[in-house]
Amino acid sequence: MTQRKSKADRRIELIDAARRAMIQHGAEGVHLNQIAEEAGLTSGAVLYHYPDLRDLLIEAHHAGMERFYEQRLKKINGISDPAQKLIVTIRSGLPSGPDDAGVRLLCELGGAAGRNRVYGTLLTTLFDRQVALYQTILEIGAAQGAFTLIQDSETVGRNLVALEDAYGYRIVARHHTIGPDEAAELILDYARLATGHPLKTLPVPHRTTAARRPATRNA
Amino acid sequence: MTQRKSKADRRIELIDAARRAMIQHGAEGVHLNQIAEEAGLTSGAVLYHYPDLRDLLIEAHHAGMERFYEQRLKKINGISDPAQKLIVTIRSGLPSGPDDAGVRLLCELGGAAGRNRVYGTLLTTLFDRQVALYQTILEIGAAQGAFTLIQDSETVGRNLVALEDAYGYRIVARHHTIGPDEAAELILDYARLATGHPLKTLPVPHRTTAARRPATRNA
DNA sequence: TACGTATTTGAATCACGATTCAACAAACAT
DNA sequence: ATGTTTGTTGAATCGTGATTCAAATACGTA
Repeated sequence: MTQRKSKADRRIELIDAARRAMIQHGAEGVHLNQIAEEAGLTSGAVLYHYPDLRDLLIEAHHAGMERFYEQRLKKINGISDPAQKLIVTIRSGLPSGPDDAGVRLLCELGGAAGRNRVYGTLLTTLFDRQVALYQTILEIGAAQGAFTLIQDSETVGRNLVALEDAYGYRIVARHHTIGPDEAAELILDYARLATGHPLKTLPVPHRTTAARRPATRNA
Repeated sequence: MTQRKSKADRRIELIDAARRAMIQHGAEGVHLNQIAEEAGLTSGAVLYHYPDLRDLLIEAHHAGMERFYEQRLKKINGISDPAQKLIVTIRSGLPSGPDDAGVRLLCELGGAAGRNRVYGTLLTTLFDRQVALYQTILEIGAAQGAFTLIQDSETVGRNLVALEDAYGYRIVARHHTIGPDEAAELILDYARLATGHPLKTLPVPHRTTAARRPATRNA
């Protein structure tokens, strides 16, 4: 038998298993057995903890969003220069590629949000939190004189989050010419207009063929 | 028995029935019987025309996109003033409200596009077509001297379509404070920066309380 | 009108996932 | 050690939707 776990531990595990299963099979198309398998349990055990599957799915989505948001915060905290902070924040809102799990899950929800109030509220709340995050960055940057806001921070924040969202969908759908780099540049182009700041991205350490791996790795 | 129809007619009807059924029950959660019922037929008849349901669903999505795009073209053709054309185009890309069927269907697809290549390609193609549409409007406006493009038309076009998409999702998810009007204004705020044109919206015929309905309705 | 074909029905069957639950096993308490 | 609680299994059952297909029906046509 699979190792026994305390109720609390198991629930956390199940939430994560549900998250993974939904990314593979869709937020609505996911089956109980797929979640059970992902958790290394049988369907009966899952039902023991979550008699109503919908509760588990909602908690999984909620957890996915928290994780997504927390990761963004982690990537940007510690950066004090407003321009750099804005650049990194924009970058952190985009999927790393078509298979980025976090964003994939959010995209799954978009359609369901039109039919399911709970999902709609979840997404709406996340959107607003992200807008608030951008507003803070913009306002601080303006206060420090780095940014010259032509429009109010709410407008700019909303548009920045909207652009992130939309390009996230494009990347996940494997657009031929819009990948993470191109999307970031497109969003930055807007941010430049809105802030009056050139927002130069740090010179990305350019991997030459010779330097693809440090030659002195074991030296 | 339901009236017999020619193969071609029935297929068109089925595509439309599938479209309606998907809007109600989700692009992936829709059932054969729901499509049959929507078409006023039995499941057997549906299978007679589409032995593989997936083909029908793909055709329905395709038809939904064509319809969406055609409706936009129809709304904007005949407008010669570039600024007005841009304003109307932006407006036409947004859902009329949370229950707008056309946009709802597109939103349904967003998540599936990450797992299904065909859906991904459909959405990507639609995106690119819309970008091209905006580019044409922008370029003509610039050539006529109405717009002063600060960035290239591809960048602006992509960002405009991206904003439309994202706010479409927000509206469909019933965001408390972002409805069609607010979304249009947010996108226009970007368009103003990008085109250097004030893009004043036509004074909307303001319905006063007294004039909510013509007093002389039956006169 | 009668024949042949295309379309649709409706019932039977199949397939699969959800749900239930008695039995079992692991952790815990005494 | 023993008993109790808790978590898990696995098989049985239920329900639902997809699929099949023979029969029925509408339509075109000769």
